[in-house]
Amino acid sequence: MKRYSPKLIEKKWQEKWYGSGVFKAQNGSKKRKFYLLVEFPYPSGDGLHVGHCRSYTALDVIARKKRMEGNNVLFPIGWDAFGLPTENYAIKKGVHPSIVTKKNTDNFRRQMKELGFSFDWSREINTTDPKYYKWTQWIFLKLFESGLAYKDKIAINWCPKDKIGLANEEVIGGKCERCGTKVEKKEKEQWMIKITKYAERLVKDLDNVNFLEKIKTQQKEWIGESHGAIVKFSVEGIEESIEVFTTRMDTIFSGTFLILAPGHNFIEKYKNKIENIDEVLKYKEEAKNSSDIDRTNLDKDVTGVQLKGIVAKNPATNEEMPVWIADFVLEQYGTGAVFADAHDKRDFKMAKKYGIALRTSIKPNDELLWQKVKNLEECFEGDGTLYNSSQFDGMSSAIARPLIIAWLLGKGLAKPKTSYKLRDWVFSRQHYWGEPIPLIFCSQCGWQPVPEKDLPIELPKVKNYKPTDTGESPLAAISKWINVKCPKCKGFAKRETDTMPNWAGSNWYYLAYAMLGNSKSEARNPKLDWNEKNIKYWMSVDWYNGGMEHTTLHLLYSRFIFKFLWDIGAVPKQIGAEPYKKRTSHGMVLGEGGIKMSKSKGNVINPDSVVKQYGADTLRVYEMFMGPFEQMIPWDAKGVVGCQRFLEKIYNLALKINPAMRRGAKSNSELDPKFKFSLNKTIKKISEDIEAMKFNTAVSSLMILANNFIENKEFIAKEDVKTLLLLLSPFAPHLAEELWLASSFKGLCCNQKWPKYNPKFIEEEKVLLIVQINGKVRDKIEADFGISQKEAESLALKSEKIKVLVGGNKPVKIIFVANKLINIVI
RNA sequence: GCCGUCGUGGCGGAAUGGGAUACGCGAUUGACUCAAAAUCAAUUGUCCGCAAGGGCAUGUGGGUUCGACUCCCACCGACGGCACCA
Repeated sequence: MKRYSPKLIEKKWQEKWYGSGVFKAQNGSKKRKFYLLVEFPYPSGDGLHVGHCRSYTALDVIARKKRMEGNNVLFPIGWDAFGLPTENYAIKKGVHPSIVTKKNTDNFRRQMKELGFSFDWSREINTTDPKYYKWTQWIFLKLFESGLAYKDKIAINWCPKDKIGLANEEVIGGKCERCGTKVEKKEKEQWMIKITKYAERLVKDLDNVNFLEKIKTQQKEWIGESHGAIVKFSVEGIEESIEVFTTRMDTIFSGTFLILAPGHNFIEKYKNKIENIDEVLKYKEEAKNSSDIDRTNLDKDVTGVQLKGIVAKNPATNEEMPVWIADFVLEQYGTGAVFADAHDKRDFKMAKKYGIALRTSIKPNDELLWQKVKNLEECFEGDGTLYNSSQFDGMSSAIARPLIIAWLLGKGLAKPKTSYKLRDWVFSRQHYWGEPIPLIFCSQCGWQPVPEKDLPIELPKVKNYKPTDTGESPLAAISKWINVKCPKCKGFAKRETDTMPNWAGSNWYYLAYAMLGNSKSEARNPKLDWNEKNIKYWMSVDWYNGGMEHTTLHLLYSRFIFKFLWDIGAVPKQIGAEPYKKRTSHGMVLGEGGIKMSKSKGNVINPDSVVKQYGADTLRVYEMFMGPFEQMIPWDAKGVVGCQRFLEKIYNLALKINPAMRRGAKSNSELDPKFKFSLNKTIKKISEDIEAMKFNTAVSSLMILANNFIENKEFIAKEDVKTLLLLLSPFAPHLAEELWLASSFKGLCCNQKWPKYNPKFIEEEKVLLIVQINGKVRDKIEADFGISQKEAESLALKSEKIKVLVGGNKPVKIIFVANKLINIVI
């Protein structure tokens, strides 16, 4: 008797699949298209993580099922290969990043193929390939032409260790996302992308896509839309008024002072009018030097300086208001100025500290609280009832807000306004291993785009690609590459030496997969042309799965860039302005004991060793079985063994079926209604579970089915084995193919039709009726399916147990749930 | 502080108004074996009981319901996101 030996079978089937092109997606096919996308990995030197295996296996299960259901499935993969770790490794070892990348992608590809993922390898992409980044650069040129890319001197988040500027999204708790070093501020000229222009649409269009609710919420919170108004506060002796953004127009009557951000341009502009300008400038300088994290530390005492000699006027009360600056007011948000009152904790704290007058105008519903608020003992920030607010007295906050805006709008002192927390995207990196920004600076003509025909601007091969302490790109040292002619005036000019952030390549990669041609002439050497016909056929992505950590980064950026491409007509209008129809996410795989896997803790599980010991199918089944897909889950080496036992069971069972049954005698599924029921029910359950990403329960029901087969093994016929193998094939495809062949079925298992259940057979003929007394289970009776309430009642009351328990009591009420339960209330 | 997710056996978890603990792991006992591993069989929430049987159990406390792991309210705890955002 042969034993289940993955080593002997897996390689064989991988060669068969990848050699025969069964996983190739057909451009323009008449079949229904289905575009399934997984986030392409960053090919690190560590190889594939078991977390990658989990999410890739999950989507592979879906891809395989969708294919068996007759869809033309596009399930592609590639490499997001620009980035710091590769550059750092290259510097350390003295090997060119492109060589490191090649080595790493080769390793990733080998690992993925060894796991039997059904990727269409003919569409493999690599963001560091000049043929690929030609289009990344082209998109940048379009952004530049549309005025969405601009250069600005800004204080960027600077990581002194990685020597790199970071986007806000890459700073976690004041520290560099990659290395954990405390981020500093550094003023630099940077290319910025106006993602803020798309803020409103990025929020609104979430209504039209099927993303997990938590993903939508996170994106919305990140974009931070809030509706309010701009209010004008006139300043005595100065024509210009100070504009303030507020969402709390209902509190305007309690506004007693104004606070400006230290960097507000009012200070610079009217410094002659400020009597204590030296003190103010000193405060401003201090605020500039402290990092955002220090400035926004909640435990820190509030500080501020009054602008002496400046007096503003409250447009609602016409009362005079002193003007202050304080570092908790941020330059970047709203107008960089607020009106302050007793209904904001920070304002309240500041007024108390510096003895600034306070007034309340919102009454809370709680009387006790109200007393404290009135006496300025406590700060009330919530909505309530207005008072001290002239004609608006007695109104609720929600009703008063729009009315006050309208009232001041009539006087030309306010207008409705929506603000966003989202900031423009810092798009420059001073590093070697990224896409060169395709711009040229000419002292006569300014910034000029590289002509499209000159794309791609290839990264020059250099010896020294170390980042510099000055913060200048290493490319700046390559004079041969830098010095060019101005595309406009042909005079001397210089190339931009900054490169793009590593999000640039992933902004549009889902389009690259779709673009790749695979007609006969292109089959050997697929072209990466901007092929609108193919884009139109494949887009949008039907199902995109990835990590929650990319919700405010890649997912937001790529939605933005897609909208931009749609706006300029680079993608067909018919496909809509959202790239992804559906977005799901997976949970992380943790080390044993529930801690994060890391090299330093030595708890990293290498998929290679799992495959070597147990085989790819076991790893796949275990990853699906370990727990709910969207939840974090710790690795359990013992659990892997259980999955191997399960596959072994199926292996033995399929090869051991009764020879008489093999020849097509009446099978158990025809003879035994219970077996027929369980088989059909399993088909239904697994089909539904895969769609709902409940892979753990899908595997569990496969296990139950296998146990069922074993109990009935003398009566299992070929047809039943066939169904079992088809259901197994998305999860353990190699074993399924092997047993498919061993059972002498024709063709490849992965090419077959997905089994259908017969609804007639999932209705049981006999049901187990639960008999309860006062809601407690007291007996179980077998009854015919479809039994009526009356029949059930008399049946239940005949039961000895029930008779005893009911005794002389008269049932008050009887609840009957068809085919399930009868509850006698006494 | 705000928002979100989640608390079920020794462990991963199943069940989302109707049999709590499916499936798997682990553990115990037995069979096979010179022995071990593997495999197979049985048991496995907890308490009382010789047993039949019964009581108690889904973070805590209330509520709705004939019936609550599931719905509602309050609290406790864990994880994740955001955070002087006006």
